[in-house]
Amino acid sequence: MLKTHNCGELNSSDVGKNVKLAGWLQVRRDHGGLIFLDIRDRSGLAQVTADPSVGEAFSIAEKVRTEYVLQVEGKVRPRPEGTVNPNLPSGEVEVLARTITILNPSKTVPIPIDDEGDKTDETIRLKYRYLDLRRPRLQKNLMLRHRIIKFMRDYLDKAGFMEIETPMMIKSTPEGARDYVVPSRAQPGKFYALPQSPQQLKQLLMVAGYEKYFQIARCMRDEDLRGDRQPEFTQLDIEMSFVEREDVLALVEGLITELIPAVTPHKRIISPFPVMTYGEAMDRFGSDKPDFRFGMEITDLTDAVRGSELILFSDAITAGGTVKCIVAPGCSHYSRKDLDILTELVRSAGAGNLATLAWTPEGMKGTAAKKLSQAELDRISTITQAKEGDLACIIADRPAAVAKGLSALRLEFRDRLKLVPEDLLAFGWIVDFPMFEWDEDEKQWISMHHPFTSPRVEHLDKLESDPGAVMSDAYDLVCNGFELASGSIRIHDRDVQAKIFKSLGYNNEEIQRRFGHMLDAFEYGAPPHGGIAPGLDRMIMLLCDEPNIREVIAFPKTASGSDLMFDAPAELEPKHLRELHIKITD
RNA sequence: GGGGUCGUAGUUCAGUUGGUUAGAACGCCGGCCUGUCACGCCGGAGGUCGCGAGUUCGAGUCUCGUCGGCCCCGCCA
Repeated sequence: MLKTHNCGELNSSDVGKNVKLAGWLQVRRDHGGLIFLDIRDRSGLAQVTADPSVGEAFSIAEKVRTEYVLQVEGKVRPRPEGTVNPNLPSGEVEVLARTITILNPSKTVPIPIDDEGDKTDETIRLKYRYLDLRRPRLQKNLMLRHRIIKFMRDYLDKAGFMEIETPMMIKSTPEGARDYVVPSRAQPGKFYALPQSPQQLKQLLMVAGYEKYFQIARCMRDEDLRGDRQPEFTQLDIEMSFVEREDVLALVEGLITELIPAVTPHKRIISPFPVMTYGEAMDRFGSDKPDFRFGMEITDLTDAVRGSELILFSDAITAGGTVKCIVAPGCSHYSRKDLDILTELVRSAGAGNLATLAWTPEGMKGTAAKKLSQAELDRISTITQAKEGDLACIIADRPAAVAKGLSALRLEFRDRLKLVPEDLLAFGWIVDFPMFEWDEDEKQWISMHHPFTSPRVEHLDKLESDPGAVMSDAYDLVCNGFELASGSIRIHDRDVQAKIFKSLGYNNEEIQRRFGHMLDAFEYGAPPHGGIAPGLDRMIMLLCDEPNIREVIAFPKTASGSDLMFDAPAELEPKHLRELHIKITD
């Protein structure tokens, strides 16, 4: 080894030892007759002192520059009285250099890497990701990521699970996200698809009798990206045989409840995790992934304003819509400009106009105040429990649009009013999802979760008569407004599975061609089974207090799916394309 | 696919109603300095104002297009 000690771990117990350090030059402080070098490795910093009276180290120390890779050999000594640096774990000691070897010089780095990186344009950070990753923030994030995944592997191993790898090159499935595809050279005109998740494979492992499976699984989906969505991402993929919903929830809840204190002891969780139905979540929070860290719940004003002279409300109700609101405490003073921003937010969420009511010392103000009767205003005050200083934001529209708009407003007020404690992780379960949702474009029912999700047995008879009323055995884990995991009890009965495919609009021929392998497998003793798949990037993002998942992924892609370091995706050589039997047409 | 926003020195930014040689801080380079740790002091270099058209006597500034980053809607079984 070129080093005997880690920089950040040097301390007074090493005084007197001859040590070799190797690392990067973080900063050089040249006092003319004395030079200090801060040497950094993965463990942290150590101060090296070059004195002209000691060896030939000094002449090298005059030449070295930031980010040079150096090897330093010398003796550890306590720092002189009054020069101890209490901000540095190794701050009580320094290494008096006898020799300094330049292992590799460095050009001046294009971005500062001795800060958090939050001031630097992300384009350049991603182009020079190997430098960006040198900063302690990202090293800390990736280290925590490692510990989290290590904990999960150990926990599941102890619980009797086995990790099994599944192929990356499989077959395109018609439903769900767009697939990334890989052309076959050996079979012209045919393509593999990269897995959106190992869903079918893990179910087939249950048929194969493995009972408890997990995998740290990479998933690929060719859809547009967000701060919490990358084209490839990592799931803790889990599947179990002979389980019911509560067994899966208990496993994941136990895992997380032990994980958090082990890896991020400064974080608080609420135990046990609250369980809420999809319907209740939509009613109270307007979202299927509510942020449970604060209240500001939605109240229903539909009955209170039925037949109102305010046509914005009465028209919406007549058209089958609802009138609902949230109350923002202490926001009655909001200016026209503030309200314009909120209105625009609601509009971009796809809801109709925002109406407001403000409880001010001078009485009721706001866009809805004039046209509402005193009786209506009284009823609204009672229902919402609003008091002086409060601002009610009211939306009248189709139920889905109202939910969308109020949910967006609720999160906006969360951030504006700083309503959430930073150390709280508010996990919760959302259960009892509808089996299907209506696709207006395709004019057909589509799976809300995925087509292998089991309907609730008591709803089986409504599959054909009333698909919209069928509930599924699906469940989501949410935390702080993010969907962190999604899972379900699966179908293991061939005939039920075939019925679901039919409900989704497939004919027998299509079912056999696309899903024949699943139906066949279910005919050979498929056990009852279910599973779940927590999204690791999002979970790690929350545990690292990062605002997006790019900060917890070593080499992430941009919102347009580019890798700015590799400059991927890129064109292929014509020869390469010919081999793959591919012609570019536009 | 749609909307918003940003792009000026290596980095972060300023740049007035369109008008002289486009500035600052940090970083970088050189000099001085034996206890600094955001070392200090003195000096210096460094610019395709993302790119391309257009308007104008004159464009960093205005218009159009285009490329790229970020955020949001759609999308993400």
